[in-house]
Amino acid sequence: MTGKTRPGGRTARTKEAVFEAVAALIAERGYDNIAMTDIAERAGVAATSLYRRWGDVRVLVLEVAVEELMRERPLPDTGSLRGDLSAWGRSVAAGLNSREGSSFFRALVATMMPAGTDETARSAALTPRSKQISTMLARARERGEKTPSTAEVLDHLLSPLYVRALFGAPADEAFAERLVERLIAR
Amino acid sequence: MTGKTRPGGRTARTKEAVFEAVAALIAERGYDNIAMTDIAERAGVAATSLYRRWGDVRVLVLEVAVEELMRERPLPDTGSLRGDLSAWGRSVAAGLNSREGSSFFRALVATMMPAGTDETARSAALTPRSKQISTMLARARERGEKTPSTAEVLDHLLSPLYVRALFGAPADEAFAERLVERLIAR
DNA sequence: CTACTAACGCAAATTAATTTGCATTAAGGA
DNA sequence: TCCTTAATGCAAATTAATTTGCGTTAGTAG
Repeated sequence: MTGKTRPGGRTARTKEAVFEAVAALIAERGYDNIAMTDIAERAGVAATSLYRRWGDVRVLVLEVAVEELMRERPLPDTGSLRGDLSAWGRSVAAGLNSREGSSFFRALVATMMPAGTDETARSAALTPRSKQISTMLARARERGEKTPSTAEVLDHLLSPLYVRALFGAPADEAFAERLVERLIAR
Repeated sequence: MTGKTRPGGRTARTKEAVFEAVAALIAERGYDNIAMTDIAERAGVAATSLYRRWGDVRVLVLEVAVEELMRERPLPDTGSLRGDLSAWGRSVAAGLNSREGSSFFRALVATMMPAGTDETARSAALTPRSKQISTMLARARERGEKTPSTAEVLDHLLSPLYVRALFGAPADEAFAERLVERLIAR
């Protein structure tokens, strides 16, 4: 009755072409001005395949945004918490300030369910960042450094970067540095 | 050639009906699952009128979200900065944690242009909040109190509330209180 | 190498959004 | 009170997205 999936060859190639097409279209025109037919054309696949596999353009766009934003990147390991958080904060700021990164981020934010509905997906969206922070803090404690909590780093380093990036206030790497100084100095 | 607009009677009634319809639909199903035809039906107007007046559902939704979020509300005036910021923070938190407020906020975020494009509209979106904060801080200085800067309140009170509300982390009124304590104590 | 069938493609059909043409209503100035 | 016309409505036409039916390709197990 129930067959096996076939993740080899063509399925993987189709997904790669589709994800590249979505990423390119998001960068060009923002995330909310894209139709399945646009993606199909750019990717060179049949729109039917997209509808059958993802069902809805928002599902597809969200999947691509999550993958782009949460892609594993090597964590900084500079020998001090200040150095680690500074490097990390600068890379987050740089990512958010690109047109593509900004659009992915807003796609993520926009596509999530509103408050009062399923919290699981919404909470999960920050999990990768929380884990990165926890890893850096654990290393610092191993070096004997006094650390803020993961929540404090989320609230007072990541959140200001995110909100400034969303609303157009300057959120450059110097700003990330100042946030780290303020956080470490407590 | 160019006639005058006629903002009286019917035009105003239509706008009110439309805005109520949009607000209700956003609260029910999130902002990105609404069509002009849905709004027209709920408001009891012709879809033609919506297309002629607003052109595009995202323009309309954004206009409603901005009006709802930025509606003038009386600022707290409790006699101390701690009291003012606590009351203000709590009301921001409460607003963001309602299904409607959350959806309006995400409509605002989602509809803005990405980084690298026109910054004016994006920067303007935080202006009302900045003004509220500046007013409270000015009152505090008049009382002889030492105050943080407007930017510090934006970054370390509003931003954590916004990001937690977006991503489903607990951002209740107690959390707002703790942020204020941390801000004031520096 | 063969058989089964998941994944994909094509074309047509269906659904829905959007636009257009023309008519009606009502705001506002003379 | 009358006239002009902005704003709105209705119905049809157009455009575009989405779904359906059926065929083809290719992944995978035996």
